[in-house]
Amino acid sequence: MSKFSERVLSVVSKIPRGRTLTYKEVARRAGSPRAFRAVGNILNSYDSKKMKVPCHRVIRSDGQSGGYRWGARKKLILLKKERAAA
DNA sequence: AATGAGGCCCTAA
DNA sequence: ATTAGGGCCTCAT
Repeated sequence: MSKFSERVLSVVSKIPRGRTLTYKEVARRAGSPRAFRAVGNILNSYDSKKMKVPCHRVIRSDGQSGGYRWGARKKLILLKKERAAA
């Protein structure tokens, strides 16, 4: 658990419902604007294993939902639902 | 505008 | 300690 990972998890946890941030944004807030790659990796491992973080609210800068540990489809559904509920 | 190839940052083995 | 992988991003064609 590096400082960066903590930061990333913290930032992602602070993402309000119905709001989505890009990996780039998260990485930037985490302190490493070029670590967007690591962000995905961290969310993939840590979130699914121990920490409960709305990693599905993190999407690509292209507007695509990107991938998802539990299935990219699920991510899209979650995002749509949250967006509607927001 | 869309597609292809390259590179940086992190974690896990 | 090094190698490989990844939910990516950006530049070039």
